[in-house]
Amino acid sequence: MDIFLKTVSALNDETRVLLLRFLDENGESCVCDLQNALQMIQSRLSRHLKILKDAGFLRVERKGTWAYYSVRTPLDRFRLEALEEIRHLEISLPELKKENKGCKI
Amino acid sequence: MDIFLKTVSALNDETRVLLLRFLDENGESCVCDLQNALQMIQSRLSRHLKILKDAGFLRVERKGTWAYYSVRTPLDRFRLEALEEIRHLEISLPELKKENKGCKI
DNA sequence: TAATTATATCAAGATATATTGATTTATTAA
DNA sequence: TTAATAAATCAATATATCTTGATATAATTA
Repeated sequence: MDIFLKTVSALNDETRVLLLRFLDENGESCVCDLQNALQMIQSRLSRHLKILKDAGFLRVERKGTWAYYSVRTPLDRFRLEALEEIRHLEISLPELKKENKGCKI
Repeated sequence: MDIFLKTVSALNDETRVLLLRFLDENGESCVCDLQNALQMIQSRLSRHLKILKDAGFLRVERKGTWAYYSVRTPLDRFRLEALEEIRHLEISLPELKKENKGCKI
């Protein structure tokens, strides 16, 4: 029950749905790329990324000071269905400016 | 997005997961049966049943003063997957005392 | 070593959601 | 028509979650 609620609770926020969609479409991204692309302040992103990671949706890989987040694979059945649902949502996502181009904020 | 969040938000509560599981296992039940079986006060049940209904998980049929709630069929793919997930949770559910036997509280 | 950069965490306030008891509405029974 | 029952809604309080800005941590660069 706890794991199910943690999974569902992670999905229950527009910011996190947006993050999942963005990372699913654009692949591995570091926090500052996400800051630029999604125009969110860092503490907010960091919080939501942690929630998604703890709920089993994302993985992180650290390279130096950077933290690269991406959708975890393989996802189990329910999480995958949720992602599939998110893939079909009508969301206008901003373009990605990747590879740390926009860091040093 | 709004519909997805409404669906997910409905799942994001232990009481409602319990209600879904109970109604899935025991079939159509009136509110006062649920009161007896789950030992919850009426306003609490009424609230959560409405949320589940509005999120597309339940249907209601009124018969006189009674309101019979049951899992809506057919469920769409994502809601069905959620229900499937709930079916596999380890939950200890109380026995059902059905058919208004326990009403007139 | 000191400064800089990226990220994580903390603290305070704002917003949302859940619980309870009281009230309202609607239907049935006396 | 009055009383009783079932269910929905409301009001107050409690609890949880989100946002922001400030601070802490850790790795890199000067």
